[in-house]
Amino acid sequence: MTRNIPEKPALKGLEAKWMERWEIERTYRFDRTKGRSEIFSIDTPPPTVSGSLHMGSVFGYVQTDAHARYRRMKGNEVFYPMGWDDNGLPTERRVQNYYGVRCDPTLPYGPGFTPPDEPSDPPISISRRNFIELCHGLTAEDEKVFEDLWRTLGLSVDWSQSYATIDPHSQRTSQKAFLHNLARGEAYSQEAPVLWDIDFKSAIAQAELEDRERPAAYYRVAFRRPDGSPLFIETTRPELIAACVALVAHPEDERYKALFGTTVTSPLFEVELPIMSHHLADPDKGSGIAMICTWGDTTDVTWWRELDLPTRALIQQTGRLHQEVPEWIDSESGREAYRQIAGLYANQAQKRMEELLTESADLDGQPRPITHPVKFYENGDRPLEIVSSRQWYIRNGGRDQELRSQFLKRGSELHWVPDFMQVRYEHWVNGLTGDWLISRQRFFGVAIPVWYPVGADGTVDYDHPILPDEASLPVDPTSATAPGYDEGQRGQPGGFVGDPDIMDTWATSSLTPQIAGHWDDDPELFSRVFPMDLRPQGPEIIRTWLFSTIVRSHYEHDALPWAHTTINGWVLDPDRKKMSKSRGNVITPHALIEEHGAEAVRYWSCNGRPGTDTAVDHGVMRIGRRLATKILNASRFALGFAEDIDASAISVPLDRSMLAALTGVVERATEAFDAFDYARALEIVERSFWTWTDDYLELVKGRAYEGDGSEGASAHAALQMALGVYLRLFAPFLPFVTEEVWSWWREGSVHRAGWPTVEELAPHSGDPAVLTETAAVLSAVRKAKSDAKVSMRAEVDSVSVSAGPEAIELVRQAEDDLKAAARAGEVLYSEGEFAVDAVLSAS
RNA sequence: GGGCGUUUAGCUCAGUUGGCUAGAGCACUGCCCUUACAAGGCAGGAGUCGGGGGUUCGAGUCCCUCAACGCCCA
Repeated sequence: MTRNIPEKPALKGLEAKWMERWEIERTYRFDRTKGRSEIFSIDTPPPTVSGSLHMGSVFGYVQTDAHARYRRMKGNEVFYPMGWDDNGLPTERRVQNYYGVRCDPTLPYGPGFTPPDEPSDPPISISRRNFIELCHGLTAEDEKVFEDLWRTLGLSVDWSQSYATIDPHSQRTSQKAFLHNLARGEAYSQEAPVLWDIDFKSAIAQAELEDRERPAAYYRVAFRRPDGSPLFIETTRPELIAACVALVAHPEDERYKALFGTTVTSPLFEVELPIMSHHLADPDKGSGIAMICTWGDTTDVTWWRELDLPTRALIQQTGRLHQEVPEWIDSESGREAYRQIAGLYANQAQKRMEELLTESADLDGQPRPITHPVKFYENGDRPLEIVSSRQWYIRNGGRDQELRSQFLKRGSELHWVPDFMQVRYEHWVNGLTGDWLISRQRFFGVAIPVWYPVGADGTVDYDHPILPDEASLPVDPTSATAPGYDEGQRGQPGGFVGDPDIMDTWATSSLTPQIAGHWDDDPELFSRVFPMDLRPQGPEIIRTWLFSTIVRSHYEHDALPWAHTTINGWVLDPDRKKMSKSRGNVITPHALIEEHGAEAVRYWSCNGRPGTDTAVDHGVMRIGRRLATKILNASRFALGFAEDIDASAISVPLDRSMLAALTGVVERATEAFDAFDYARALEIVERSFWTWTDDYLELVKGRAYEGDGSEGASAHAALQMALGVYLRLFAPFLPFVTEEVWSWWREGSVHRAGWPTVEELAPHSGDPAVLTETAAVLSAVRKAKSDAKVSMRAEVDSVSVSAGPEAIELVRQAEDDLKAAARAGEVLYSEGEFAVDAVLSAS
């Protein structure tokens, strides 16, 4: 091939040029005719498109891309699709804020609705269907922005394989898997206490919780024993006294042992309550005896369940106390007391209760302020309440020790990089306290695909759901008619109702291997890519995405979803602080790419060790850019002499020595990549490359320019062979610049060229020490010139080398090149400790 | 309160099973327009490896302990 080397090679424009060419030439298109053993499949994280683009994603995705590129060059057909996680609450919130709208499912569809240009305030109420249309529209725009970023970064994704978790295929996959779970008894619905966000009006799963320290106060309240004597409890939630079902103390607590089995009556409401014992009651907390309500916190739920107590739910899904006086309050004075707090929000009821208890003299002293952890939805603003509600669950081992140990075993079968991340998985699985709650009372998501029969008396029979035919998926039971019924029977006695809920986003994204691999509609493809080889992801979603994906795969395929998982580190700001909007220290990928170029951002990403938190570092990015420039310039030199020369021309010991060193580099870089350590591979290659340009290129320069016959040909052939290897070694990290240089003198894409091997270099390799010894002498001569403050081009009369006999023999083999590079008239040798003395010519 | 990780040069980080005088880049200092590269090159100075204790012929590396920082969970 004729070489086409630019006079002044530059980085400018390379990224845009190759981004486009790769798409046109389908460089990264997946070839599905390849067999399973040839395929390397990657279950790529589908980013949440309703969130903003952040450096954490860039960091992790580039690291994965480097590995994908390595595998592709190694000869694997890489299955590398990209998905978008767009269903669920984050999108709803974004649509609400972006347009100033809110969904009111009772409104009829407005066909001509267009959202306002500016967010409306107050929000406009729109129908569910209009709301969902807006969600689809906005996510489509967001996905475009994400795709542009990934392309700019040079991710070698096959864009023809993309999916979105809200698209019909994902919905079908999600509903089908759910129906399978249901048929096997792995999914079930149950009326139970759930953590409930009163603002979002939805149940919240354990994985979405976080604790926040909040101020509160202990109220010391008197309950009355049958003889009228007071028994004091301390509570932070006096508004729940009306929901009290028992008092509880530790079984070994001498103060209360005698009272177990007796009763008390509650203040104001005069409800008779048993005193019980349970080991979770903390003798050191408050007065050592606590009231159990349904339900003030998760411990209440445990006590309620384990002590088999009645349900006296007080707080409704709106966050307000029941309007009607509960039937368990018998006395007229008790009923009157309840009317004082009926219909109030919990915090209002608390204030009123303080007044009422003070009036009745049941409050002992002043409330004692404390701060304590309170459970919040991670995206919520008000504390969660616990309400009774019917929800769907998937069994995850949280209530079943045998199942839990199966999931722990799955975790240990998975190969973790870095390995210590496995501990986080184990802690999460061991800490589960209940099954996985998958239903959400929201709108933009995958519908729970069931209907329920309505009895002649109008009651809904939740225990016998009506299921759709799989061929009809995806279905929305709120608009589709239940099989065997007419739409007119919806909500009628003897008819049916559709389940109004949707699934949590993780209930769908836990199926990304099945979605991307087309489990549902392309079993042949699925058999070639599943179980996948690699799951790369961030550390914060081990408990959600990683775990739930293992759960679904375990149930559906009795297998791990992937063989390996790589967990990337966290990205910190330049001061090693976590980036967050509230701190105002967020650095966007676009700004960095604009400033340093995509290749430099890739270089920085690949410098972050697997699983290691890494600070945004402009200095490292500048080095990446400099490296890319260096590759262009060194390539121009290495290719500047002749057309392709056969490798058999490589005969000079220095050339063979350089190739021997390169053999070791190939070996070690390959080992590092096989261990998923892209950072180590980059370090090895980069170190070697700088030595190559600093030492070998300087030593060989004279012979390359002047050398005639076989010696010159050896230099030219060695240079191009080494360059061909370096370009391929750098290709996973710096895909643009390596592709550019490759195009100067080679056909096809460097990214489809074979990964360099020891075998291709070995026949042309000699003794690596020739180069290292000669380079050491050259370096000493440079130092002499530097000390003498003369140009590196200054002439040297003679160079005296003192060294061991073996080293002298090695340097002699490269003496002509050394003389040329050092501009030395002669080289003199003597045996002894290593020392170099250069006698500079008098100028 | 528990778990995991980190702590090595002024800064950002390597240092793989314990083994030559602890490395790199940035920054700093000095020199050099050299036909690949001056947005470059060459050379140089700089570290009690977080503190303390222990194992060992030998510890940045293994063990114990303390501390600081980060993350996850309670």
